Amino acid sequence: MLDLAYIREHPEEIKQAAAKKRLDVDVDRLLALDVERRTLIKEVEALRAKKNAASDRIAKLVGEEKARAIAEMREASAREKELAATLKEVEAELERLLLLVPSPPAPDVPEGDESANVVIRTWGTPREFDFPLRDHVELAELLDLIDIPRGVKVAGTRFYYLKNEGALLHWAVCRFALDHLVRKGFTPIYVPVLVKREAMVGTGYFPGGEEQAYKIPEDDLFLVGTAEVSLCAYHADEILAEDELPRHYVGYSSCFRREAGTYGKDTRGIYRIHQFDKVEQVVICRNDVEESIREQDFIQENAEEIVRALGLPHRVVVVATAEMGQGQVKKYDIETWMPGRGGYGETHSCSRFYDFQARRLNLRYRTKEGEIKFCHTLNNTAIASPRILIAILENYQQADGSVVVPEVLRPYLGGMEVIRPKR
RNA sequence: GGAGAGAUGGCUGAGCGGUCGAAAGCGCCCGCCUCGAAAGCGGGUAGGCGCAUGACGCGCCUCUCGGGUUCGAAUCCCGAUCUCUCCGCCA
Repeated sequence: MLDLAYIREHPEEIKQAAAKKRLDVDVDRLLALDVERRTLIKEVEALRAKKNAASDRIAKLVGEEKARAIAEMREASAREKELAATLKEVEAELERLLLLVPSPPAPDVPEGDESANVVIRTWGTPREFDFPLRDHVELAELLDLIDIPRGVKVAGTRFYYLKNEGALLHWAVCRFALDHLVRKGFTPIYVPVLVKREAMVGTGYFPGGEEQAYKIPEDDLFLVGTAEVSLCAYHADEILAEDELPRHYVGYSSCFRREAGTYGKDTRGIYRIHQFDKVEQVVICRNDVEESIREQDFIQENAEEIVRALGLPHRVVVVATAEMGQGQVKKYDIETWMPGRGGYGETHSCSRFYDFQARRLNLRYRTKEGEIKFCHTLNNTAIASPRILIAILENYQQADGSVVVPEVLRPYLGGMEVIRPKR
């Protein structure tokens, strides 16, 4: 959500932002409602002021005089009630529109769709294989690490079981990423994966993303698609102290995504699935553009450290405007090399929001001078598994189908160096 | 899941339908005192919205939330939510 006063003063910028992000927002309608709202507020408040004054008088009056004053106020009160009801309607529609207004992308974000993404860094060189390459599905089958057919039998399409070293590897990468960030001073948090609508709206997933979220109607709860939701909402409706910022949180959660509208896309293997685990970085910092940029660079570097430590070739892209979320100001993706795809696949996503989420969440802080401001929020993946296992299995495979365990993960697998076929 | 109790400012806790945005205490901040500190004394200490913005400011709303009664509600009525206690169940 943006500051209404800012929208009022920069309508063209907002319209352009919507165009760049390929979003449809009726800015003119919003501005008209804004005017209407303030007009109504003035009228209602004038009536209330009059009423309040009369009310004080009535308390002291007696007899005839009192009866007459009461009769007058009855009318004023009725009129006020009418206006207040209209005001409420106007505010409801204004709020509805306000929730759709996008953040303008940063000036250095390329304009356009996915094809306009800009690769800013590449690390590592994809291996040349001197034997027939297996993709992760074949490797997992050979090594008995993933059971997709039974996942489908029990839970449906895009579900799976991880087993044996597959399961261990899954927990190993998560724990490795977690440990890495805790070492860097992040506060580890295990979070709710079912949240109220407010948390989904507060982080900007609703309205608009309802069809991507699993819903529990009986309790009016939603399964989160990322721990970002639970972590950002953690301090909702709070006023933090400036000297306790920035806050660095690393959350761990299962993530659930309906993947509606992706029928036939990425159907092989465990690339696109309904349930996975993710270690997520969330930063809450001061309302300062420079600080936000620094923090984004920081959490981006953290993610790259993790992928580098795993020895996986990857590249970093700046995501173009049309591929950005409504609230995002700038987004980096890490795409990791997946030999089976013969290309890079998205494994990490790092977003800067300024105060877009904080406004929706009513997440604020008090400056040393006593001023109250909205915080800035940022988030980035640390590791998402099992998708990252695709890269690990495929990049580390050997001619006989065995897979070398990346060195940094070995301590989490009891020192295991190679995962070998079960005869 | 069943039964009961309760939700007031950062916290504790008063509050007759008008004089209550709200007593008192604690905490915190600023002064005085002191070599310094404690104690003591004095003062200050919620958020949102609208108008005005050179500054001081003025008005409206908020006593969990939503609705109702009333000229007027923290106080009365209804509903929701949450918390606590007891029972049952349970990883």
